[in-house]
Amino acid sequence: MAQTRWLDEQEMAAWRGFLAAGHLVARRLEQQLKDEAGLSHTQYEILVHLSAAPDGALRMADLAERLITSKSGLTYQVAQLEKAGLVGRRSCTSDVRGVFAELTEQGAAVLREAAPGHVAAVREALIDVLDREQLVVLAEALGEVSRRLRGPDRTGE
Amino acid sequence: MAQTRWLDEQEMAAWRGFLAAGHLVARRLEQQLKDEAGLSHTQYEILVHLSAAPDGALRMADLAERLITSKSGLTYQVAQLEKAGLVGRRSCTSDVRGVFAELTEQGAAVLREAAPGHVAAVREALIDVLDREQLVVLAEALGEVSRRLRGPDRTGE
DNA sequence: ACACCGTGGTTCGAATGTGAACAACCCGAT
DNA sequence: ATCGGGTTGTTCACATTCGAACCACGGTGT
Repeated sequence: MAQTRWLDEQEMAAWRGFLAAGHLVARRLEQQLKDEAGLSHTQYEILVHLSAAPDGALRMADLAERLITSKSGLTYQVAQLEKAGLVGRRSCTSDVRGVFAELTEQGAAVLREAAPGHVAAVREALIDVLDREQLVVLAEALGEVSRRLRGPDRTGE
Repeated sequence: MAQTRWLDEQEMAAWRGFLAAGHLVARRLEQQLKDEAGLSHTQYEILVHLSAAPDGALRMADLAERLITSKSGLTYQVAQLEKAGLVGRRSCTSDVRGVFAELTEQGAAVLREAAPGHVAAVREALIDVLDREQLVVLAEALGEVSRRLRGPDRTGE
């Protein structure tokens, strides 16, 4: 085992900033959505992804991957949204096991209602704080980070 | 209410990257720490902050703010760490209400043990994925984001 | 047709995180 | 001295999250 390469000052600043910003932004948005739309951020994200899907429906597994959450976690949240009437379940015709979650009329309406306030909060907390160059670098950098962490671990290949 | 300014493509990429990277990195580190050190990331962070404090001790409220967590959440985690013998509680002499959490010998040892693996994971997941320029921009950008979100809400003033 | 392995979802138990309500306490103004 | 406001930690009830166990099914090879 090689000697540990500790983080230098800039690296530490980046790491601390990443952690802090993550928590703070998450907290702010959670609060904003709960207050203004009665949704958790996770629930809002589910509605967004369904809304963006071709026919407003996605397979559970597919949706779970996009949300970056566990299957069981998704089952729970979809159940909540179903109780609230914002999402429906439809079984898949080609695969009996498969389940589609689909946006209901009401779900779409709630999303339309909630979106402006959410976008405004995202701008205020993150986007509008950055200038264009920072924005682009951030997108590129974190995009690459995500890409590497997604899917199977190709760490050592 | 002005018309909603939706996110353009770059802004959306930055936002999505931020969200995805946040989840993915958090998940990876959580797993790495649990596997190699038997600690949650929160617990690890508590040890780190205590270790960094002048005398290895911090007031609960102070610690909670640094961790960006709720007071109640901290009470819980410190209790867990106390059960494990990694942290001790000491009441404050100047303020009866005050409680200091302090790193124990064992806590310091566990931290020393866990740190190298954790730093390596942080490098692999985030730091070493970025080049120096990205790193610096990220640190600056997210530092500013954090700074604005910390402290009191001056949203409407 | 049948045995097998991988996949898709759900269920279950355990661990956390949060805000509200509390009780005790510090401090400054009256 | 004491009254009111803000602090400090904790307790509590509740909402989530996650991984492991599980069940049912799809596809493939024989």
